[in-house]
Amino acid sequence: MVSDQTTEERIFEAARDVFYEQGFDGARMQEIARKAGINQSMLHYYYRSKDKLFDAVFKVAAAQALGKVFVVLDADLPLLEKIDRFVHTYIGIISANPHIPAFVLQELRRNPDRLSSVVGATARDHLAILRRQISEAVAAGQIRPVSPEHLVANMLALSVFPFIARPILQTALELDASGYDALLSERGAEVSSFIIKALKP
Amino acid sequence: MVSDQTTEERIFEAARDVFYEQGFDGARMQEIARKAGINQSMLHYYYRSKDKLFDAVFKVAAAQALGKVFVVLDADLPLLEKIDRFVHTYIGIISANPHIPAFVLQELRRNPDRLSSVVGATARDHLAILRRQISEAVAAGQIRPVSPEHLVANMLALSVFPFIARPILQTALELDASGYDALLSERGAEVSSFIIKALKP
DNA sequence: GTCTATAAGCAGATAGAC
DNA sequence: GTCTATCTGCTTATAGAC
Repeated sequence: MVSDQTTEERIFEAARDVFYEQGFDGARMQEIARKAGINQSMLHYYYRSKDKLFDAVFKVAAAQALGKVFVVLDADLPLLEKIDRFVHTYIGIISANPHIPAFVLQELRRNPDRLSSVVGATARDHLAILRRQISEAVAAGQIRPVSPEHLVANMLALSVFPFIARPILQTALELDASGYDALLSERGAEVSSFIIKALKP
Repeated sequence: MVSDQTTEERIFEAARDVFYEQGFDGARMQEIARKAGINQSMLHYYYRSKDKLFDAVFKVAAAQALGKVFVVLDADLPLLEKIDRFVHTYIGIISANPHIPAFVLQELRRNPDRLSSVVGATARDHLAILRRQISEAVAAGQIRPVSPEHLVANMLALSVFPFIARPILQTALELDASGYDALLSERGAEVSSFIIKALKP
């Protein structure tokens, strides 16, 4: 039941919606209060300031955007299966929260200091694992030699970009909303096979 | 000589810098005036309002982001050469103006109505040409069958994303600024060969 | 915990002298 | 064309009653 939510939860969800859509600078506390069905002073009662309310929203968004990524990257799987799994998992997460990537990237551009709260200190390990797996797969004749940095960039680009650039891509491709949704639903299979073909020896 | 610029030009360039970095909502007229070395009332003398000043900046940015794209797409070239040319041209344009993609996408998200001033009514023709070229290349055994929509999405994603996601990618890949610049300079060759390999029959 | 009323500060825009 | 001074409205945040 909807009204089982606490006031604090309703505020958080209203804030999330507004911040996702408008960004920090464009968001108005008044609109958040209206969407939560309360008045503005309640926002300050539960969260002390606009900044603190935003921090709460951003923290969750960043965790969703990046949390499960590393689990897949560290899984004990052959390289090509790992790529397939990664792409499908990541696109699945974004599909459930399509506004997150643009939101996180926009706010990181505004304040790059937030990166520390986003990227853990574990990047080095993940990259090292990937590098080793690439070497092994090359030695086994499964793939051609490839730069791990470019491979990571390519995987993320192909997975994330269609969500970030939806307005312009949907128009350029002359699709309506349902047509673009259909394209997005094909994206996991498309990206996975595209990458794996490009990696053939 | 720098001081040969007219006041209007200096205002425009200061506004461009601030809007690129802060977006419309985050930009402050005061900061634009300060960067232009004048006071705030001059902004209103030359451009009537913040909105109109922003429009001038956005218009130029959108033209740079999308203007030369279609020229390449319409060139009379075989498909694979066209893809190679497109990728190199587009990455070259963005490299010269690396803030444009994030800026344009952010502002389009804020106000999708601006799309009309960005995407001409010519998208249909470009897509039709691409579709025909794909059919021919498939028939000639040069490439495997591929969706033109996904191909366009893939080309743009691989070209643009590393510029948009620079803060997070640079950190995740553990590169410093010059290391990331080096990666970006390799991007044209990397993306072109990646796509062409993925399209092999 | 929730409300109304209001304070305090800032941003965009204008008036008017020079 | 360029400046200083100022207005007006909006936005965040707080005070204080209930």
